[in-house]
Parts: sequence; structure tokens; C-alpha cells
Amino acid sequence: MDKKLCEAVELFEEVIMYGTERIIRSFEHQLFEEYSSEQLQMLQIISKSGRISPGKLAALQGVHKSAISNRYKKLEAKGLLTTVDSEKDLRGKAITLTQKGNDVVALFNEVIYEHVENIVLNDFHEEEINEFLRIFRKLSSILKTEGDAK
Amino acid sequence: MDKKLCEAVELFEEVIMYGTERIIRSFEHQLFEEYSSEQLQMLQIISKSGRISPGKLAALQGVHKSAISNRYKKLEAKGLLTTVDSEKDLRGKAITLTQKGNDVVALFNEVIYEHVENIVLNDFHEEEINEFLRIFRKLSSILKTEGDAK
DNA sequence: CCATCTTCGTTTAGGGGGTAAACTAATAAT
DNA sequence: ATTATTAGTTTACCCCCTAAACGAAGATGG
Repeated sequence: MDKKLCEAVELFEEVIMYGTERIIRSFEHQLFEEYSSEQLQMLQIISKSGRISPGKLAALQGVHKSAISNRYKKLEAKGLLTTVDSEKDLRGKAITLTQKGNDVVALFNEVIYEHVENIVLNDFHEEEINEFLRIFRKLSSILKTEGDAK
Repeated sequence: MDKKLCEAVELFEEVIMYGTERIIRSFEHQLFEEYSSEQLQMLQIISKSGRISPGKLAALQGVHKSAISNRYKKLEAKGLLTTVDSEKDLRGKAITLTQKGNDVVALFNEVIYEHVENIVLNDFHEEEINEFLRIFRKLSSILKTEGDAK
């Protein structure tokens, strides 16, 4: 058991802790040179929400509002985002995607889908895909509860 | 199959692309407030090598030498690293851990081991652990070959 | 009704990460 | 000996982040 645990630790470090950068580099797509992964994630969240406030974005991405403020300025300058004043509370604002923003999100989803498809179809058997899903569902739920517990 | 692929994409994004930060936060250990994960990874590599040059470190961490130069300065200032002049080539230098550096690496390994142990023992059955190892071995090898291919 | 408190979002200062190109110093090569 | 190559550092500029100060709008309560 100890040996297995040691291997698990090493693999965990390699894949989860240090793997993200390698994965993103491996996309080799212009998209990741133009936009940071934090920006792309933000666009994706906005896309799913339709319209959303900076405060909620900060909570969803797990960062301070000031970080969102900064990101918004950059993406707004590039023409991907706009603000739709919310009616009731003049303090808050609602962020939405522009047409260009929608295009970027669509391209992003396409690129990721293709990449994961390649990995899955080339390197995994049918049965391993099921294992992959089981393990990753579990990891995902662990990440969520640990993040929320705080 | 399409449905499975879609779920795989979502889980992949959540765990691999955006999960690292949440994982690191979940450690809730002072270590991760004092040192960045890049710094800790660098210390670990040096620990395994005994002594190593900045150039090799840059290659292993997949960044430019200037990034290593910068990291070295910070860790040297904190008393974790020193330089042992290499005998033959006066251009190169060999970096090693100080006693304090060794202590930090030992603590780091301990913290990670415990954390992964908790996850594995609490949330995975014997059989799932084997699945975990299989899937992650594969992901690890994919990361390596893709990184090297470039 | 006006003063205070809270909330939303932005700004500023400072520290983490990174790259690319210029530069120094030492070894190799012609 | 002179030129090229290699190792590492420095500089300038970008990204990320947090924490604290700040302005403006809503909510509370005397």
C-alpha cells in the first residue's frame, strides 16, 4: 500500500500540480497566446450565465474582485465584453459578451473539445474512458467541496 | 459517445485546467504562503539532483533561464540555496540546498503525502486506486511526450 | 429627513509568475 | 589570435494575484 501511495503522490504532483502549464502549451493554438487561461475561463463563465456581476465572477473564479476588475478592463479593451447597466441597483453592473466575445468562446470550446477528443480517442480504450470519467468525477467533487468548505 | 466526450471535456477543464489553484489553496499550509509552487518544485528538483545548473533547472521546469535566475535569487536570499562553484567550467555554477532548504523540502513532501493520503484513503476504494494509478500514469506520459515533442 | 453602516466595484501599491533581447564572461573552434 | 558558441544575469515589459484605501449607491435607524 505504501508503494502505491508513493506512486499516487508522484503522479498527483506531476499531473495536477505541475501539469496545467504543459497542457496549455500543448494546445499550440493562437488563442492561448492572445488570451490567458484565466481570461478564457472568465469568458466561458459569462457565456454560460448570459449576464453576471463582477462580484459573482470573483466568487466563481475564486479571486478578489480587484482581479476581476482588471481582467474586465483588458477584455473590454479588446472588444469582447460590455456592460449592461442593471436597472435596480446602480452600484452593481452586469457584464455580457459582445459578438466577438461569443466567437472567441465558441472557438475556445471547439479547440478544447478537439484536443481532449484526440487524447481520449488515441490513448484510451472504451473501458479506460469509463475509468477516466469515474476518477475525474470524484476528483471534481473533491475539488468543489474542499473549495467551498473554506 | 458524444455525451461521454462532452463530460470528459468538462471534467478535464475543471480538474486539469482550473483545478491546480484550488488544490493548492486546499492544503491550507503555511508552506504555500511562504513559497510559490514553482519555488517548491524547484527545491524538490534540486533535492533529487543533489547539485544542478540553472540551465538544467530551466529545461526541467520548462521555463527560460532568466526565470530560474530570478527564482534562485529569491530562494538564496531566504537561505534555502547556495552555489558550489563547479571545478571545470567557470561559466557554469552548481546550485545546492542548504540545511534549511533540505528541511523545507522534507516538510513539503510530508504535507503533500498526507494530503494525497487523505484523499485516497477517504474517497477511493482499493479498486479505484488502481484505476487512479492507471489513468494518471497515462496522463503523465501524455504530458511528457507532448512537452518533449515541441 | 439626515447620519451612519454596509455593499459593489475600482484604484493603487507591491509581490508572484513569465518572456525576449541585450550583455558579460568563459570555453571552443578555426 | 580571432571569432563563435555557451552559461548565466540583467533589463524592460507583460501576465497573475492580494490587501487596503476609496467613491458611490443602497439600507438602517434615530
